[in-house]
Amino acid sequence: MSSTAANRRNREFDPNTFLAMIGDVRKMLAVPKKQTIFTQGDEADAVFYVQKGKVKLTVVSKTGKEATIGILSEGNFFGEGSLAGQALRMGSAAAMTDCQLLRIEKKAMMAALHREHAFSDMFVAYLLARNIRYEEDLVDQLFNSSEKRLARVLLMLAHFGKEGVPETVVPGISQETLAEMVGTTRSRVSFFMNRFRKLGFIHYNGGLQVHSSLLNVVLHD
Amino acid sequence: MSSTAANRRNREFDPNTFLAMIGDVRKMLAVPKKQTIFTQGDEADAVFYVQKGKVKLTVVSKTGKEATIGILSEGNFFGEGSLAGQALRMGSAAAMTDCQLLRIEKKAMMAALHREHAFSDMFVAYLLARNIRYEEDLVDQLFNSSEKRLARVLLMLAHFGKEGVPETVVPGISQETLAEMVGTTRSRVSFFMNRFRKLGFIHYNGGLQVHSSLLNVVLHD
DNA sequence: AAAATACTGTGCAAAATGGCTCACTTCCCG
DNA sequence: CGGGAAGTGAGCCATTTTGCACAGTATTTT
Repeated sequence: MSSTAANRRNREFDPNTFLAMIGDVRKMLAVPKKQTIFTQGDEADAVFYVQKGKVKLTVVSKTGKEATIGILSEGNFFGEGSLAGQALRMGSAAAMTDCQLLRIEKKAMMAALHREHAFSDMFVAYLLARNIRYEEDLVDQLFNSSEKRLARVLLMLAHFGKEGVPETVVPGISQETLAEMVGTTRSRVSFFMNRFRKLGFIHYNGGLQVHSSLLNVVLHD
Repeated sequence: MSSTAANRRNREFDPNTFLAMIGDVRKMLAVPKKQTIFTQGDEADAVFYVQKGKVKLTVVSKTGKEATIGILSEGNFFGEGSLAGQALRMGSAAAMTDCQLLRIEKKAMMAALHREHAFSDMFVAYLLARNIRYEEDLVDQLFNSSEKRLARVLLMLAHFGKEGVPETVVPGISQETLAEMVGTTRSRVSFFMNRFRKLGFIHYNGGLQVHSSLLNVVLHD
C-alpha cells in the first residue's frame, strides 16, 4: 500500500549510500517467503530496512480480528516504533516474498541519526513521506466505501511499469489479505473483485492484473 | 485526537529551546478563534508549530464530504507536508480556540534541521510519535465500529487532569466535527452520545465531560 | 429583543455491510 | 498420487449505517 508519491520519494534512498552511512552495525538478513520477521509483543530493539522483497505488517486486535497496516517494498523502513520508545512490537511483520533485509540495532540507528547529517536528513524525508501516506490512508477510510477502498488498494499494489504496462500485483495476495487491508470481510472482497472483473477493470492471468481504468471506480461519485 | 503517548512525547518539545534553535526565521502569530490558518489548495511554503490553543485539520473530498484529520494542541507541528515536497496544502487548518502559533518558512526549517543536531533529533522524535498516532488511528478504523471509534475520540479529546479529574473536552466541539473525525454521520453521533449519556459515561455541564468509564465501551467486546 | 443561524434529538426507509454456509477449484506436502 | 489445506464465488439474512427530514433548543447577530 505505498502511494506513488511515497515510491517516488523512496527512490532517493540509495541502499549503498545508506549502507555506507550507518557503518557496520548493520546486519544483512535473507528471509524466505512466508517467514515471520517479528511478532506482536516481541521486544522491540531494532529497525529494519527492506532491500528487496515485500513485507507485510499486521496487527491483531484484542478480539482476534486481524488488520494489515501495509505492504512494504524495497526502500522502506519498518519497526521504527522502537526508536520512539516502544518497548514491544505493536504488530507483526512477515515476508510475503523472499526478502533481503537490513537489521539495525536501535542504539546504532540512533547514534547514526545523531552523527550523520545526511542520514538524518534522509530519515526525516522518509518519515515525512510515511506520514503523508498514513494520512492518505486515514482520509481514504474516513471518506470512502469499502468498494472504493478496495479499488485504491489494488491500484496501489499494482506497479504500473514504464508505460502503464500492467505488471502483476504482488504475487499470490489473497482476498483475505485484501480484506484485512481494506477493513472489510473476505466475502465482500470476493463480491467486488468479481464485479471489477466483469467490468474489465482487473484480469486474472495466473496472477492478478489491474487495469488503470480501475481508477474510475475511485474517482467516480 | 492526540494519544496519551503522543502527548507524553510532545512534552519533550520545550518551546523555548525550540525557539532558540531555529533562530529568528520564526514568526509569532496570534490567531483568533475560528480563523482559517491555511486552506486546501493554498501554496505550501511553511510549517507551523502550536504554542497555545487548538487547531483543527480538515480535508474536503472531491464529492464535498469533509473529514477531520486531527485536533492539535500545543507542542505539535502541522503543515509539514510542505517539507516533503508538497507544493500545495492537502487540507485546511483552522483555529478552534485563540491560538499562538509559530510560522517557520520551509527553507528556514530545512536549514535548521540540517544545521542543528538537537533540533533534527527532536523533529525525528516528533515524526516518529506522529507516525505512531496515525497508525493507531488507522488500526482503529480497520478494527472498530463507529460507536467504539467515537468513544475513543472522546477519550482522546478529554485531557484527564492530575488525578483523572474530568476536565472539559475541547470547548464547543460539535457533533458535526465529531462525526467528521469518526468517519460517520452526525445523526449517528447524536445517537451514540445519548446512549453514552444515559449510561453515565459522559455528562453535559455547559461543556462536555467524559468519564473514564467510557473506556469500557472501547475495551469491551 | 427579535431574527437569523447553528446544534441536537429523533424517526424512517433504503442501501451497505457483516457473518455464515456451502460447493468448488487450486496448490502444496507427505 | 491422494488427501488436506487454502483460496474462491455465491447466496442469505440480521444488523448497522446512511441519508434525509423535521421540530425543538441554543447561540449569535443586528
